[in-house]
Amino acid sequence: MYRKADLSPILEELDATDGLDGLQAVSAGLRDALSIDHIVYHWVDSAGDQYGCGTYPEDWIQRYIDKQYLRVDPVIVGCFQRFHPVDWKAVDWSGKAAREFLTDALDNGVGNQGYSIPVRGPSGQFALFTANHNCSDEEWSEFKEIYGHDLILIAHYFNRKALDFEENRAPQPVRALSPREVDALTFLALGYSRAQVAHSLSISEHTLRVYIESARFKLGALNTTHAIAKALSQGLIVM
Amino acid sequence: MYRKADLSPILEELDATDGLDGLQAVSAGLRDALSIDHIVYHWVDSAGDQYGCGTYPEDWIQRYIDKQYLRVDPVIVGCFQRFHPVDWKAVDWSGKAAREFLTDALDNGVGNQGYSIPVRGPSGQFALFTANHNCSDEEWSEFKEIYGHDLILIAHYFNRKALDFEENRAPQPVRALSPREVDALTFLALGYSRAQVAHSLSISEHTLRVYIESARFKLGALNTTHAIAKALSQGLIVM
DNA sequence: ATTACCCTCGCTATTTCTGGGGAGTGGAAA
DNA sequence: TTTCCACTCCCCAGAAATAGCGAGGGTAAT
Repeated sequence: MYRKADLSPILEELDATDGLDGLQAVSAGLRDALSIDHIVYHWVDSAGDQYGCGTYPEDWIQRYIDKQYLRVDPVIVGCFQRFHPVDWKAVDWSGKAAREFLTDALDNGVGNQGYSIPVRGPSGQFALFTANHNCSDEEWSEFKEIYGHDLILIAHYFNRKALDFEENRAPQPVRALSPREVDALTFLALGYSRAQVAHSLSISEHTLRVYIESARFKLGALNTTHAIAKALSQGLIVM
Repeated sequence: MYRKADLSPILEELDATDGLDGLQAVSAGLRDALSIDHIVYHWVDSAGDQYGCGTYPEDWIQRYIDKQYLRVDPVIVGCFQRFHPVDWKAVDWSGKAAREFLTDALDNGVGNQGYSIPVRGPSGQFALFTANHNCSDEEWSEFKEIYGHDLILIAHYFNRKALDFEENRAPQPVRALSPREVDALTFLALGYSRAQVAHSLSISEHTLRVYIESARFKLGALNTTHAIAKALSQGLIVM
């Protein structure tokens, strides 16, 4: 039924492109090459800002943002817990909000079938590359069978380009945490009290406090919990 | 100079395999197919436990663990901040510990050239798929040119298999957080004080405390900071 | 209809954290 | 050589979080 399209020109275009506008153009080309309804790349950074590119109707994108669907969308929620590609049929659509979201999406030009490839970035970014189409389950299986590998590769390219863009957009002025600061925050993240951390690091609690404060300052955090949350979501510490 | 090998049997084998032992076997097959020295898959979970598979000598693996090279290895450190493939030449080898590590690695059968593809998992896992070889820069560039795409795809398969293994190994008994608990932890992670969070959620501070406590309990956390760190690194809340 | 979980509110005492000071050493970079 | 930064130690007062108790209404599933 399907015949596999040659995607190498798309890959080359993707290689040569730059910025979100370029990715937008590639999305459209890819959609046409694959003969499906939509290709969407959606990106959420650690600050909760989202942007992306793709072929969804403007109306729907605006609606998605306005209604804060990010917090509802079961594809986002589901993918956030995984790291392999997810078919939309496989995510949890139970729950009132999710079903309402689905209805709204279908009413706004989104196809009923979807295949999303998630990626997590080093600073808490989260991106989703999605192929979307309106068709039967059988057709969709066939599509995935044929293009599954290519989609993974293309998603990878999108991520790379988007990250380059992100790095240019917001060059991180974060000064790295010192080793002791990392130690301190790490132990705190593990649930130790200041007294326990100080003991574990064999330093006085006062000294420990200096580290915590300086880490808080460097991270621009309002309090210790905030500092740890920031450090964690930016990959500066690991639990 | 190189001629591209047909990797489809490897992909099929990879598809059919199961568990770490299977991946180990595939690694060896892949190494042979690619005519390079080593293929290694290395996995670190949120608890800091590491395991993996590949063709590195046993001695070196043991040494890596014993000497806690995980915290020193510039490839790990570098990849942790990125999300696209990284050539070993591109990571930061300045610093005494890093140089000593390199010397030790080369002495233990590790090739001088490497290409590593990082992936972050939903629960703070971090995995690295690495191709390693001993050759000149020119040869290595050629290798990457030819097999770069395939490596990305294969890395993806490894990740998928490893995650399946991980999920079987440690089935998550976590009960989901309730919406209010998510709200509470999210605001706390953003640095708000309890009073501010209570006000933002339009509930009394006492009620808020109940949420925090029950979230703490569900997450098996020692204190609020711990709960937030766990929730964040398990992807239960987003900043 | 019972069970279970979610949401909401209350009190008190104790422990812990935060913010404001100041001071000295050593190492690495400019 | 100077300058910056990481690392270490100290005091105190006020603010915030924690532990322990208890209570009632709503909704959804069994």
